[in-house]
Amino acid sequence: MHAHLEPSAILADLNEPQRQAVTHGAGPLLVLAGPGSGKTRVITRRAAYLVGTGVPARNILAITFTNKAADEMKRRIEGLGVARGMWVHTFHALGVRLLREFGELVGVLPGFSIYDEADRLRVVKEAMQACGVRDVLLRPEAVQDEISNAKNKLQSPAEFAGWADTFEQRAVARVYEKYEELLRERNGVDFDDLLMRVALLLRGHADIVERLNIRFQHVLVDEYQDTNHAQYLIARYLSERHRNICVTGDPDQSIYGWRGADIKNILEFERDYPDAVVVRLEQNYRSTGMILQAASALIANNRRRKHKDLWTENQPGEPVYVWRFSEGQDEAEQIADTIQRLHQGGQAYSDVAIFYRVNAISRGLEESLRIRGIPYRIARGVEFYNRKEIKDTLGYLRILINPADQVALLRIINTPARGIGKTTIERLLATAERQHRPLLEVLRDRGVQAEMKGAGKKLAAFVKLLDQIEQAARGPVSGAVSAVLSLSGLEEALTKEAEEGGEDRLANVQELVTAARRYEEEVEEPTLADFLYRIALVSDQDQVDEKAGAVMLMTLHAAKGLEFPVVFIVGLEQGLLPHENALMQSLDVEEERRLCFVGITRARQRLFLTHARQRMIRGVTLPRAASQFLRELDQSAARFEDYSREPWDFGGGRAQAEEEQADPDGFVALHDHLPPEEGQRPLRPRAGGGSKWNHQRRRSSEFGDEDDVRIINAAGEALQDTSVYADWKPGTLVRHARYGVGQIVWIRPGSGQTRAAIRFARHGEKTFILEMAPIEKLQR
DNA sequence: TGGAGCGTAATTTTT
DNA sequence: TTACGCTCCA
Repeated sequence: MHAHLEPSAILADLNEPQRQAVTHGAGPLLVLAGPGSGKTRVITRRAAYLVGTGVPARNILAITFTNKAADEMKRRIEGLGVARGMWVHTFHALGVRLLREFGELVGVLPGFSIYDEADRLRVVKEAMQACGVRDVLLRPEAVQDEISNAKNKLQSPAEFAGWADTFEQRAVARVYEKYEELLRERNGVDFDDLLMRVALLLRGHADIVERLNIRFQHVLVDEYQDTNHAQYLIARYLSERHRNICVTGDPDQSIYGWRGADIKNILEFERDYPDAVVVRLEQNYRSTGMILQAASALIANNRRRKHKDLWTENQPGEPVYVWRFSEGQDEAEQIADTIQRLHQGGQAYSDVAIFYRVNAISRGLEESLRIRGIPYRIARGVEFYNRKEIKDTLGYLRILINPADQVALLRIINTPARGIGKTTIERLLATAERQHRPLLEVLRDRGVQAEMKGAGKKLAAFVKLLDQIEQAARGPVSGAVSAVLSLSGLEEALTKEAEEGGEDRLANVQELVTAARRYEEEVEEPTLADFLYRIALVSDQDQVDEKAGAVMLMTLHAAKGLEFPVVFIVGLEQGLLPHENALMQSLDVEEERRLCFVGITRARQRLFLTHARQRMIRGVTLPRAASQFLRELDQSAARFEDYSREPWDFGGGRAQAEEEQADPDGFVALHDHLPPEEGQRPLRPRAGGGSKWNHQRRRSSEFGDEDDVRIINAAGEALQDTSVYADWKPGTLVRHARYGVGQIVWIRPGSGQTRAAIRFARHGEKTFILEMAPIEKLQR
């Protein structure tokens, strides 16, 4: 039936499976796309192809996870000559759109505010307080996680309460109920609501599902491996009738399980849709043979996956470099040196990326890069919108759209300082609570103002200010932002601050005005509400700008979907990657492995995996073992090089040669010889260079690597006898203020810092510094 | 009322 | 290390 289609640009240069996916007609389609296999190309071509076969663009819905991916897809589809009008959204943006249309059916009123992570935590704390749940008992963050998980599963507070069997869970259930009540009062939704409410809407309203099914004849979902239950349901409902659902993804790149993403969704797609056509994209166009080989070998260690045979016609290229260092600083220095050398050899800075598991690692790297004058950028876009001054400004705007938004109101009521203090605010809150009226209404109440004497005058002035802003904000969005800045006094306060030589936070808020202008130009019908929604949905990943002319630093999570000619992954150490929290449950190690796999497969030509034998994190230096993932790589695709100094001969330990031979990880100790770099100077050896650390004697308590542990323990036992922890031994029962009763797994004394690992029934094993942690020994 | 300074506590990834 | 919350002081 597509005979009239010319083999146009749409089908040009596609390989066979790609072609098959693009030209698939009606019915469910699963595209299992390995890294670098041209997945985005397939999706965009498929969308264009569908339009070519007569499907109106506006009847196609494409769903992505990040705004960046959505924008990219739009751009490319338009580049293929397809008219605008296709629905290309993130799940969350789609949620906003549908809730603005149908939200009232699920208790979301027009003008609703989106509560971000920080806002929502405030509300959780408030709910905990209202329920009398003390935050020393249950961390607000943990409660928030539980609520989030419940929402992902569409569990209402009542349903959650039904499940709860422990004391803590019942407490969470109460908080959850209160939390929902507070959000409802304020007409606020959190990120999870954007999905959950839509899923509930679709579940409860067959007529709406029907309407939307007519609207969306084809549904395409990208990164399907990252969908959670709510997203799964949304995709399902939206394609219920026509069953034209095309999902693309890769189980091996599922890295958001901790946030509720369910890898089962993609693994069991064929069970959900028995007639699904499955296409595997296994040819990799991105990486060298060696890199791909290492990645394949690593991921083969996972059980929960769908087998794929990744292959490439690319050159084998250089081996994957695995570098070992004595400590984190060395690692950072050598990486910076290497980047500098690569740059001198003609490699653009923007060709290089450094990935790490946790943000905390970036500091040392930044330092080393800065010293050398190497430009770098950190992918942390949310940061901008999370700045205090930005959130303050947005607070004023949020109130305009949603007068019930109490979080925003409390934020701005005394920012900048206008003499409305804690006591006044507390009285207002009490009144609002007692009379069941919105805070803003109470604030506007002349009677209330009169009661408050001096403070009341200030309240009246504040109310007047809000009215003025409202007047001024009737015009264009950027005008509204400027009006807030000038009228509220924020501008004045920030100017003063800037003049006094502080951080230039004025520039940041001015940037917000620029962002508003840009928004006005981009969108056909700009509105303040829509502008705020967009800002609320900005994420880290959206801010990754590969063309910035700078080395990119980012977490492994943020790296998904990107590619770079040169990639460094740092901190490949047990406890860091895989992360220690994941090591507690063996299933999570698979996700850590996938995370590593994602990082590795971002590299096109050169890949460096590094680890240090000890690393300082949060001011504490700890010994670190090499990551198990380094052992799981295809060893023939890797080259192990040891740059660490004086390999562990302290106190007349083993000879160096012995150490080399005994090295279980197969590292080559580097003394004078260095890794080959085509046409370039070899690396400078750090070892013989009289580095500043060479002569520094480390305290033995900082070590703990295998054999060294014995030495420390011997020293430790002597120390232990006299310490308060003398009778704390493995097996001893203790109580932690938060985690409850646990049992000591191991205990290791040090100078003023006794470390111990304690296993808890419900929280797994955790390591503490006993002197610092709220831990007591159980009597008897 | 507001700010500074202190002590304390804990530490992942973020649409 | 750092961030937050609390108290105390101006």
